[in-house]
Amino acid sequence: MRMSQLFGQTLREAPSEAEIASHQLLLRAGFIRQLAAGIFSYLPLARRSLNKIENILREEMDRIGGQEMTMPVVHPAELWQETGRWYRIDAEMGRFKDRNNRDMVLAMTHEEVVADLVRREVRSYRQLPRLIYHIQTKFRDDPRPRAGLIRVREFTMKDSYSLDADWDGLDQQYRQHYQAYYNIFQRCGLPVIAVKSDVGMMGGQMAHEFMYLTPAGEDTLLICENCGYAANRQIARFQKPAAKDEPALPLEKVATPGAKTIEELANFLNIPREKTAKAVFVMATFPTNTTPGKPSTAPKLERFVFAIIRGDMDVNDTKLANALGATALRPATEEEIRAIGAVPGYASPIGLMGINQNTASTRPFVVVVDDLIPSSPNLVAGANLEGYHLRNVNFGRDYTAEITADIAAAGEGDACPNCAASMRTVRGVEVGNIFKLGTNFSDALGCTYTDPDGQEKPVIMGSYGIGSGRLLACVAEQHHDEYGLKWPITIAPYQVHLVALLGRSSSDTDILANQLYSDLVDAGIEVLFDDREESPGVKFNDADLIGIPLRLTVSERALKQGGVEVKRRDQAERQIILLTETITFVKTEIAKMEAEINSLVKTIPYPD
RNA sequence: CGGGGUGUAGCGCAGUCCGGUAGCGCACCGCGUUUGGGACGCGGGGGUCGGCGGUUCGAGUCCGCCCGCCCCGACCA
Repeated sequence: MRMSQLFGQTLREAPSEAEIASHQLLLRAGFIRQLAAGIFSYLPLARRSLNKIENILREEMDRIGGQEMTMPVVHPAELWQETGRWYRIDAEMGRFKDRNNRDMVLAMTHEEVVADLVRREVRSYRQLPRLIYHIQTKFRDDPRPRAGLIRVREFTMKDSYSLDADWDGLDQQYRQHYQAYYNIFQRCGLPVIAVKSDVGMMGGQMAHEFMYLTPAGEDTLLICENCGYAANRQIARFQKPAAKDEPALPLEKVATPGAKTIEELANFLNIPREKTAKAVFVMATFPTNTTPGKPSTAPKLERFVFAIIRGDMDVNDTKLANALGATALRPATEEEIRAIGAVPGYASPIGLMGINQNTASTRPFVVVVDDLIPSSPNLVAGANLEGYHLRNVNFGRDYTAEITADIAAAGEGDACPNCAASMRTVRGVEVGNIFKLGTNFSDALGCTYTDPDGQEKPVIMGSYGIGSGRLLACVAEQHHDEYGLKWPITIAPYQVHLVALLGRSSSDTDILANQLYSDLVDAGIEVLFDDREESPGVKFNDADLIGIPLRLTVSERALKQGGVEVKRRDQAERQIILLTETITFVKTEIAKMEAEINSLVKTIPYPD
């Protein structure tokens, strides 16, 4: 490609809206342009890199038996109504009506379409297992796109779907993806770690996220450097400090004027925070019963939740929602809190409406306690009376709960659940995920097959995603310096950046550079040829900015020294090679760089 | 959705407080010089100052409403 013909140009200064390196550099180097919040055009340079990423995705998917296909971006609403997500998902789903006034959906993901295909195509266990995948555009109207290509609204994703007759088959395909994903990221030059993650609204049995660790990330992870435990904060476990065992003392009301927070309470009574019980109030939304084919129009089912955790800890919303089986949580309003007879700031599980009957079903609320509470005696809790607390509150004796579960948020310094070493928090970007869906979608959409015994059984599914644009941005984030991008050879838009410096008597170098360009192209090498009439400074700076791995310079000076100058973008050294040996040298150098990356691809043990 | 910021030429910005003919750098076009790390000279083009409404003889500037974009939080199959 001649740079004089390239669509798109470099920018000397980055638009002020870009803050992180990958966003600034991809804009400046002419890879991407923003059309609206979280919606981008990918210019030719980016398109070439994305093609390479997508081909790596294809190779690794094909290697584990994947079959590529394409599924639509526009779906009829009926399909999403069948699984209930039409109702459960709010404004994040792009919806419109077609000319016949039918409700339509912009694909956020493709489980519905896969399941619909499966129920039409799959009849017999003989048709299983299968692995299908596609690389397709999706749209999620995210409330807050950010960080350039890291979090966007319109994006392209490789998503694969495994179809199995039994759980062992699912497990096998899941493990194969686990390794294939490591291969993919390593081949793209991106270091990642796999962490267990929340299964969220997808239900299912198990999920891993592949995280690229960077301060620009938006997810928080807890990692143990001692034993390797790593988990998304949403589900991270930790060893809770055991409370001192002591005999239960009698309840005692104590005046605590103005002490509405745990901090104030602990200071006022001069006790450590772990001797207090913190009350947290949320409204939880529960799924309404949706019968397949019969869209539910029932209003959302909401219940008040009274969660209790020790004062030295915080509630983890995801853990709490999972313990409840709720689909969403929101903070309760002060009116809602008072409506169940609790006093904000002095709330207590003791003496609430209905609590003494201990008939959970008649209570207008659910009580959840963290699993550390039953073994933490003599805590200070609210008295449900403005200005008063209760000393020596004991779970079991003074109150009970419907649910006892781990609902505590892990944080920096908490003890590793496996080895008790102090854990660290790091930020990361989720670049891929793998998900054991199980039979959720099969059940909702009626995907069944007949097994060898003639029994009808649900197809067992898994889904596995990698966003190609996000991956591109993360590689840019990982591989750059103050001058620009530094693409790994495997996904660089071109392999060689040929710079022609025309000099005073331009004809010689001009002819030589053009000849070299066509020789390289004829040799099958991907070349970006800077044939523009620009000064050397401009050309070198643009080459550094665009970040193609190998730079060749044809100039009077280099010719006088005997040939062409070669420089790797990721190294400072330059050398002169004979013009006649350029093609061979370049091929060798490319092979060397490819080998460097491919040597990183190795088998990762699957953690059981 | 809450909090903060911002919107003036393709990009970066000044001008807004204190109303009076819209500027600078880069980029772009033409001519000439220059050619190993973002050259120089001369000449040139490009603006509904985010939008609508109001105040005023007069609004980029003051007032009101709305919109876009960015950051933090909430959210995130």
